[in-house]
Amino acid sequence: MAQTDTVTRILDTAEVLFAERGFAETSLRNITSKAKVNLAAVNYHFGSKKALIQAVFARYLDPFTERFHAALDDLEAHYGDKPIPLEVLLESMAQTVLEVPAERNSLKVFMRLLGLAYTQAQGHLRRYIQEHYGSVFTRFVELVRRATPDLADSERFWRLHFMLGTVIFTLSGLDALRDIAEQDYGEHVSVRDLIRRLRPVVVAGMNAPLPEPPPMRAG
Amino acid sequence: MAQTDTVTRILDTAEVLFAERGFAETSLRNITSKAKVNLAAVNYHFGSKKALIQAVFARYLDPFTERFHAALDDLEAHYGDKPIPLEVLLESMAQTVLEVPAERNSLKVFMRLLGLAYTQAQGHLRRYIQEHYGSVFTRFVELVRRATPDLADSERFWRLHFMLGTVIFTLSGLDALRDIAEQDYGEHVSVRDLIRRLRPVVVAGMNAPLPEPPPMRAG
DNA sequence: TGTACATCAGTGAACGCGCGTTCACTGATGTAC
DNA sequence: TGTACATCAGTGAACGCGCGTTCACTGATGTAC
Repeated sequence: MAQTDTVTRILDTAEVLFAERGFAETSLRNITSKAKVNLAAVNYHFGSKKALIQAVFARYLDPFTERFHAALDDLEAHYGDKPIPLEVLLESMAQTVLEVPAERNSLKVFMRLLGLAYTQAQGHLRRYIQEHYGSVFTRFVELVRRATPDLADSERFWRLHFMLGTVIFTLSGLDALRDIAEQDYGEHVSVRDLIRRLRPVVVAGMNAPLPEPPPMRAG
Repeated sequence: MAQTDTVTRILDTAEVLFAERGFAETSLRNITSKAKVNLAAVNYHFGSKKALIQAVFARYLDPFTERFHAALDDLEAHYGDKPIPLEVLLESMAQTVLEVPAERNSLKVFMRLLGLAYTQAQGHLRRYIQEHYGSVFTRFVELVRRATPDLADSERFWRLHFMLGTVIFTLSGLDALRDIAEQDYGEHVSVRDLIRRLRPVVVAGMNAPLPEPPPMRAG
């Protein structure tokens, strides 16, 4: 069995199991037995379970950041000094998210992984993602800043995270919600359907009226 | 040591540790040593770790559902046959959420737990919550239906979950986000601040324009 | 009032189990001379 | 072309560890007569 084969089998199996059950609930024995490779192969090729988790993310995030940077380059070239409209920025991000895993046929897995990265402890993972992929997020935020000049910096910060919450939460809990929706409304929704439904909600959320100011505090 | 004392110490400690690290990452030994009770006491009083997790949720959700039902009773009495406006319904829910743990001084913990319930596998917990607290959610959804007659049922379903995602995701990941916000904008936000900021975003999201219809499929 | 018994919160030690990791080893392939 | 050696993917078995749970036991309190 060639190296690439074993490494790929481990990654393919690990991402599915991690997405289904989370990191702590997936053992190396689960992974290696399903992938039909030797238990010791994970530590041989990756060094540790933590490093395997990071490698699973890198396989999605490396192409994602590359393409997203390229898409933003295109937009900046096209708009020159004018601010890129918010809708265009969001659309570009959505397209990139849809594009990347399309090759791997597992957008659902990608979204679940992003959700897990946010919600499961795994401090090492948060640090890894911040370190390797923080810059593309910073670039995106700066472009959003220019697209929404009327929002205070802190208000924009929070709204971006509100919307991130909407998207990651929805797409990462997709299976359970989809089951209910299908049962109650007889509608089968695809990820593309959901992104279509998310778009106006996210735009409206970002452009919502400003909150009323906080009540004065005595003293 | 009286029974109530031991049981309470276990619950108090467990909810904090679960909220900090998740369920799988918190062992009974972590809980009992920090609570200064005997390891076997958890199984003696609760029967199993799963039952302990459910008991932790029940201690929040029982008073929450009771108060929320009462609040909805009041609104229905006040509005009679007229639909209750969406803003009023959301405000009522927010107030109830703020009220319940106020007694326990741990809104943050409550939110983290809700987030974990959604995102960590724990099928038994999802079933337990659905079974014990599904009816108050159903009642709320029906009232939202009457407040938003222009939304198709399935569109409303999805938007409610989008907004649920926003709220739970934000409030359950609060600590990390708050650190960043404080560092970058020198602003310390309280949970009440965040709810104030969330309100217009959630309302705008629910009232967003309808999505463009899905593209026609060939064939 | 005194005694025998039942109840029950709490304890200390051990159980078997699955975990991530390690290690000595194999065997195929490539490289130097 | 042939031989000796290095490299490296992969293996099988074991390591120590922390886990949830169990069990025989203690000791305080309540109850029946």
